Amino acid sequence: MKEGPDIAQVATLIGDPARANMLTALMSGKALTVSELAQEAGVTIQTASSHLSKLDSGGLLRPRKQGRHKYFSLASDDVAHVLEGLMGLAAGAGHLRKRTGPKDAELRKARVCYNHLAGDMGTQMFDSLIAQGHLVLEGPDLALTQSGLAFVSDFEIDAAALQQARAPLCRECLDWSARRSHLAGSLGRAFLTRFEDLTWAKRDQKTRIVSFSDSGAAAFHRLFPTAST
Amino acid sequence: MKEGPDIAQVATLIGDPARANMLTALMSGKALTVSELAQEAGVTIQTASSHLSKLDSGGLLRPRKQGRHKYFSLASDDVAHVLEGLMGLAAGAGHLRKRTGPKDAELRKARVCYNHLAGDMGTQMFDSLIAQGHLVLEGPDLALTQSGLAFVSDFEIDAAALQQARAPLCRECLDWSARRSHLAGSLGRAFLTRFEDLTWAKRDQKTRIVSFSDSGAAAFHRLFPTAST
DNA sequence: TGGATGCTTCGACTAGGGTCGAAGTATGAA
DNA sequence: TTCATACTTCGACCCTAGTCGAAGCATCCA
Repeated sequence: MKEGPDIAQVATLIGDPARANMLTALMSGKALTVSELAQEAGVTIQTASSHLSKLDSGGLLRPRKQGRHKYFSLASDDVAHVLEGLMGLAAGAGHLRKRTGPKDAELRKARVCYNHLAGDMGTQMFDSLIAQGHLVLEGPDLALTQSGLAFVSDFEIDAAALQQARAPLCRECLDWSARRSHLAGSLGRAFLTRFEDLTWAKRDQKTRIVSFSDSGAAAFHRLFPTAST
Repeated sequence: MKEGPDIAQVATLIGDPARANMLTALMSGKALTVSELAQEAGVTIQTASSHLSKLDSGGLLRPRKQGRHKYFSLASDDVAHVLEGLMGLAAGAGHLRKRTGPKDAELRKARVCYNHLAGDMGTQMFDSLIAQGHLVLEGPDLALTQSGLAFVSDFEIDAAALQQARAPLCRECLDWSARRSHLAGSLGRAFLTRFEDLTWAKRDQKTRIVSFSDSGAAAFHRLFPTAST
């Protein structure tokens, strides 16, 4: 009767408000401790501990012990991907947000999606890389072209080193706000880190908003021009 | 505190076993009645009715009344996309299926994913279309090239008519089994329909398995060759 | 009009799971 | 060793939400 894997179990895990808050908090890409996640979710530490062990055994999280602290992060990009998808459904359908605060616009413009850049600026970067021929869809995956490799190393990102790692270099990730792809994977991560190093942008840990400075935004648009710009 | 849309509500909807079964059943792409979905989920009609109204108001379903029947189908490709993603998480992580029957292999080979072809053969078709230059990643979306247009009309699919419709023509969809993209969107749908018309393949409504005949599979591989084949 | 079918609504029952207090374990610092 | 911090486990409470029987609409057929 049942075919395919059991959706319900995973969905139930995400379905609890406290757990959903924790997962959303982890979308920032930062690893957080039990206490921090408890506060994020608005529950006591005991409750949080129980939730986290469930999420962990459900395979959604990756725990790491460091001294007497226990850090949790999302298990993989796939998890982040599904969470973004759920956000898209929640945003689009039904109860489409009661509170449309000023934060919302900023979130749509640029935010962190599990360590890489999402939002309008994320999709712009992605589009521009494709348009410039630095990135191509090669079979199932995204691949960096020769020119892309040069482009990236010009930007002082060591793509060769990234390629050594087992994690995929390039990956697509679908925005819930823009409904378009942006760049994920280790390269996507490297770009965001580089933006921060160059002080083009900095991220707010609490809200996932990435705010670009004026000069940073200008440099960004120079680097990733679009047809319309 | 909370940023972005509310994941938990949507996830809770999917999280109930009965509802998850219904949604999984609808992944076949067929519209089903309340009674059929009740049977699929293993609950009474009253219970099913209650579940379906929740799924509906959650924006996951699209209801249509026809006489005294009420048909439900998934609201959009996005919903199917998220469901596939959840299947991927459920398959990969934690309790990775107790029952690995013979059906499983067939499901991985070729199955219906909300009206289009998924599984190994789905990704093969996608890869081949890309490799032959019929399909390209154009900015955020997939686009059919000139040669692709010719290819498609050779196959007696009226792409022009499909393009008139508001639904996107080409779209990517990520397999939970192969973890690779396959073709969704109205074109993906048209392909599968055409395979059925040509009696290359037929789909089992209960299990989502798509079974190709020997000659059908041969024709398929002729039409969508791969580098390895 | 009467009866059958398909679905919805109402009400009551029940179980599963989220919640926190209190006690227990592990790690680090003095 | 002793105390403090970070987390886990246990136990009990409570409440939401899934479940079905019974009754109520709506639609179709004869």
